[in-house]
Amino acid sequence: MPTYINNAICQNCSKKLNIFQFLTNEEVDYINENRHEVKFNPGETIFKQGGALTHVACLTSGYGKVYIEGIHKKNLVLNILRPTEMIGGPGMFNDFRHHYSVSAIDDVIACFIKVEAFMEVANQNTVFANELFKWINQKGVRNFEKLINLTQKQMPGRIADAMLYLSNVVYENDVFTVNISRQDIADLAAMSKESAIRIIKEFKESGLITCEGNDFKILDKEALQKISQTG
Amino acid sequence: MPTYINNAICQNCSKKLNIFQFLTNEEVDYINENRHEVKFNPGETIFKQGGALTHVACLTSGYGKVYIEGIHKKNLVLNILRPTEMIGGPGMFNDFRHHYSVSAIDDVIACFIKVEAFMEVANQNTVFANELFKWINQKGVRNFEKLINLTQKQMPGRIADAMLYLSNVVYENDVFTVNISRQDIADLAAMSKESAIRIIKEFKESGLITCEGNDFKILDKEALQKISQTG
DNA sequence: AGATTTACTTGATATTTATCATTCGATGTC
DNA sequence: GACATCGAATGATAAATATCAAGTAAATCT
Repeated sequence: MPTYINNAICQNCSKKLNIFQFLTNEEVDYINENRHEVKFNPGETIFKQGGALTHVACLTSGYGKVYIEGIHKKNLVLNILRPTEMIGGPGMFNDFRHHYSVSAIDDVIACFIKVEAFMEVANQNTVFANELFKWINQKGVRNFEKLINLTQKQMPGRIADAMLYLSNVVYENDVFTVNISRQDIADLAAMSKESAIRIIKEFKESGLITCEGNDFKILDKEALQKISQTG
Repeated sequence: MPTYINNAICQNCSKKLNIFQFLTNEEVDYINENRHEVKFNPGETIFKQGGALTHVACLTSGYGKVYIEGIHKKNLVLNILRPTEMIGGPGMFNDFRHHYSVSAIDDVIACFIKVEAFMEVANQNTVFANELFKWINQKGVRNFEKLINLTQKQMPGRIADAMLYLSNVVYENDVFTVNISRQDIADLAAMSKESAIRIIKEFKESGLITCEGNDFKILDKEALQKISQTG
């Protein structure tokens, strides 16, 4: 089975990824020349924390999991990726190593761009550079929020955040079927798997959500938002 | 008493702040024209979370406290600033608002640079832009570490981190007198003031540190590092 | 179909951490 | 000197959370 394919062109892709819309045609061509696609099976590692950052990647198909490998084999899930999202990381322009791991949740096709080409374009196109600054800083704001959410909220608030994140951002629907495990949800909310299951059960019993296996339904989003804000 | 002074020139300052060493003389002059200094009294607010990000600042004298104002009036201290450190924040190139507050710990002189001028220089000087990318991403890596340290370590590990941070980074000495309160140390380690005091007491009784009021001394750095790593 | 693995769930328990109330000690004020 | 104030420290208690152990259900393999 071939894992190396190349059936897409950047001109199509650039319409989806908003950061690339600021490139000239020549620059898009240049990116296209320094790019390749790879297919991943579920569970396979796309980026490995500590490894060399040689490429930036975009998910063109499937879901990915971005997580920090922490202490005592515990992971912290930073976010769940969907098409068409870019994966960069704070190693770029810096130590050129990955500071988180990314793995495929289901069948994934990812498009890899050589980091040298990416940076070259950023250096010659000011508008693109500014959008890149913006993108990086938006991630920074998210991480500040994550820092507060995970250190100052207790478990119900953190699970409410996870439910709202999955519903609003990842699956974009009040009814969704997760393709991640309970452990992943726990790692997203920085708690033990058992605690996550228990809080989900509480939410179910309070009529905030329904949950049968991997099928979730948000019944009372306002209440969840209130729990999220209260902590 | 005048709070507005202007007795320094960027040419001197730029030698200290490594990110500015990549500017041309003309660019340093341009920054100098778009810059002013302000004196702050202890406790005064330098940047206010939520406020407009109109300037980037550099501490030229005194200590500052960078903190996120979180939930239920709880703060999370991100770091303690010393001269000569720059304060930017993820609002730049983004929504141009401050995402943390900064206050003066003791008498502070801060140098403010108009953010438009700062960005203009970043847009015309690629080397400077790349250093700025690097600086922002280094902050990003720190925040990842903070995320792991605060969510996966328990209190002794977090206090060990705080002690090592104060000793190695802030006061750069194994013997140091803090100018921050116990509440600040607690906010640095994301726990209650009482818990922070208790762990410090334990460290004292175990012979890892001495602590009389605000005077600290690191006695066994290796043991602290071990506690920090173990969590 | 039976066996085996794996993820999920639940209950009991122990540990970690926060909260509340109080005291202590230093500092400053009248 | 008496008195208020503020940060620090301590003890008692309650709440939050993790761990451990066991059981269930679903999926996979032979």
